[in-house]
Amino acid sequence: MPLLPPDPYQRDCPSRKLLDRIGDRWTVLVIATLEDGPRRFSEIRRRVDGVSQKMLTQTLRALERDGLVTRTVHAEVPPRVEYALTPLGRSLLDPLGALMRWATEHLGEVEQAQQAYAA
Amino acid sequence: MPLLPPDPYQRDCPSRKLLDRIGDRWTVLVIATLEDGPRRFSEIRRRVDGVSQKMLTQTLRALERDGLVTRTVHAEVPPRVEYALTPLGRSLLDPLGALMRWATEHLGEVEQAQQAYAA
DNA sequence: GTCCTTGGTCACCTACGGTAACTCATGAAC
DNA sequence: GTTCATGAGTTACCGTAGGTGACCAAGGAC
Repeated sequence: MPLLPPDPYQRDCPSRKLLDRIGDRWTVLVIATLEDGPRRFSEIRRRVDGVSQKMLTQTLRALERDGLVTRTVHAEVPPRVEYALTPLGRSLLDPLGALMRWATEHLGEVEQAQQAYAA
Repeated sequence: MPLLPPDPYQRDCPSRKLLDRIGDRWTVLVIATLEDGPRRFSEIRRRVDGVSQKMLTQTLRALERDGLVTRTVHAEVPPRVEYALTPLGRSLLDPLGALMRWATEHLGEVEQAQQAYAA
């Protein structure tokens, strides 16, 4: 039981760091990609257009470290590595899905606002 | 009517950019701060611990440009500037709130996973 | 022997974000 | 009448996060 409740507004609160990480540009898309089941490294890379190997590796390592994703190496050549969501990772799908849905649904309004602002 | 549906997985899709922006570290906290009504610049700055003037200005400008926030300057000295959510901005509160709630609720599990990973 | 594959690391370099100083206009203090 | 304080910024500088491209290992195909 923490003395203080987690408060994302505070700079050094762990919940702030966690929020930063799940709000991360690549994290959102990677987790969404794993929604329908395990995926290989290169599958994720192809799906998430524009992510570099470096950042994908880094993102997946961080997700693994945080217990959101499992990493399974199959001892073959060429190597095959599969990533899958843990139950904890799955629990993020709803909030992240809502965010992605908001983005696609309100895209038009935002673009209108941008044009209005430019004038 | 767009020829293709917005697809955040594609690098150059506007929905991707929008998703990047609303997933932004400061954007999330700033919008949440405005939940209960208009706030002055320095109020937001105090509430969102750790944000620099530069980034707060930048974030608020972007939110204004995207039609999520209104900016009202009162012609006084010293100046008073108030920021408030637009209806479009309000519609983001639910998804973002869900995200922040997830972060605070699952913080413990993530920390456990991190300790397990370290070993 | 050469080449292709997959997942990943390493060196380099640009661009984003933080820090701190300065601005602008006014009213109050002395 | 000269200093100071105030709120909302802007600007110069600087370190680091993130992108780019080369390279690596191990085996199979040719």
